[in-house]
Amino acid sequence: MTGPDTDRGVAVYRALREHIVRGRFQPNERLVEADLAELLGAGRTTIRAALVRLDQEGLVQRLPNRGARVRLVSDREALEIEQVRSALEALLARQAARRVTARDVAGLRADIARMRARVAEADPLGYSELNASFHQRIWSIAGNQVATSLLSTLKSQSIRFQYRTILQPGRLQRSLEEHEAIVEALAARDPEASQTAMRVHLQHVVHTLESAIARQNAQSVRRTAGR
Amino acid sequence: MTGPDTDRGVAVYRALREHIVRGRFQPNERLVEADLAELLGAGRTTIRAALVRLDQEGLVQRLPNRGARVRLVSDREALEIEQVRSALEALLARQAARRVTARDVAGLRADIARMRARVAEADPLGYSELNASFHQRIWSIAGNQVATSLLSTLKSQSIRFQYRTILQPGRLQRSLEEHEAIVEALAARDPEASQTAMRVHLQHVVHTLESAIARQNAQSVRRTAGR
DNA sequence: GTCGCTTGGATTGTGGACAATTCTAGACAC
DNA sequence: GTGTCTAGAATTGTCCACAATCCAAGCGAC
Repeated sequence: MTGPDTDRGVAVYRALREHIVRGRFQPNERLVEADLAELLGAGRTTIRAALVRLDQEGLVQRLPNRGARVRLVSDREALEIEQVRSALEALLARQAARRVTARDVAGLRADIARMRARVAEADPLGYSELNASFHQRIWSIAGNQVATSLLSTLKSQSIRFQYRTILQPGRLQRSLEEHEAIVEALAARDPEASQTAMRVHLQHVVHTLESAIARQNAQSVRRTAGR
Repeated sequence: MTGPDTDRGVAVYRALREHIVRGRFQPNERLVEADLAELLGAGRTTIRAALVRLDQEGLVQRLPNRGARVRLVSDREALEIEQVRSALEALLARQAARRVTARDVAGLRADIARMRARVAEADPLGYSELNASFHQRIWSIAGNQVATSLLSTLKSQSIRFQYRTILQPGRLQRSLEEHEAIVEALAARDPEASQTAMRVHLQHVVHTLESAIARQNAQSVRRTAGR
């Protein structure tokens, strides 16, 4: 579904996307077309096409005659994204249960084993990467391209918020257990149980994010009031 | 989330979008930039920006150096879209139940009354329009902008398939009853019941679409074999 | 000091020109 | 007839120039 552009066009688009997702541009930073053109060695037309695409994708905000900025996703929007993600991944877990093969289950169990090692070494970043690939494996088992494509753009939008959940104390261990439950339900080829397990897992993520945001807001209020 | 363009830019985008959604261009029809430019009285640059956007939106397919076509959504993809829609609308029904006001309920009941009139007059097209506004009313009650925006682009992609469900005999009456159940659950401010009622409703839509597609395929096979 | 106006600079929006690529049709060999 | 090759046309990709718009600083009135 990610429609291609021309050779240079797609390269510019990818480069810009990478810069934004990896946080090389600050959120809310202005993206001046001429500057980007020089930075990436392309004409403004090419840059502009990439910006239009990123705008539609939700990574960039474009206002008429006022240019583009890196889009800052609000706390509230991050929550909405996580809720949507929960609904879609629950659907995919259900569909995956009907199509999962023995080889798939083996792959998922291998992921779990590697994640367990990361938990043991208290390595949240490593865990986070494995977590992403675990979920994506389920997406590909389900074989629902529409849902998968939506999820992957949502993910790129909310990537900045992932640390707020993973870094919560005790969350890693709990998360691992939830993942194990998902794998068992899938291995049993039980759609209902798989969907439930996934929903439970992501509902916890939503709640963790909710309280992390609430705590952060309380802190910033205290800070401002302290003056 | 629908990022704006410049004045003429956004006008061209809307015009093109309208043409596609309303079926004024055939599916899979080639969209030659120069022709569109003349048709809409704009330069190729403007047309091209609109095409990039429509590509990202899934209404148009662009291949490098080979131009753009109206995207033909396959039967399989239409099903995937409906499944995703079901999951998202169930989520929204749940969230709407927590925020619904007395005024909202009155509006929903008014919609139902109008739909009942359309059913009585056997007017599927009028019913279909009211159906759309009914669902959108629920979206706005839920207040989840991320989900709403995804749903509205999905809807524009699958608009061609709506008649395959609504025109099935007996479907109209059944659909009306399902809508009534949704309203009652919302009026009771019961999130679980609302979610379930919505899921049941859309699951029926999915199944109706499934069998309509299956029937059509069987027919076309018969046709081809008959030669 | 604040408000409103004007003006110049910076930036975006659009059209057109040219290069690069793909597609089409005809010629030719077999 | 089939397949391959090669112009030439058609179409897309990119850069550039100019117009339109926005923004900030300076200026004056009160």
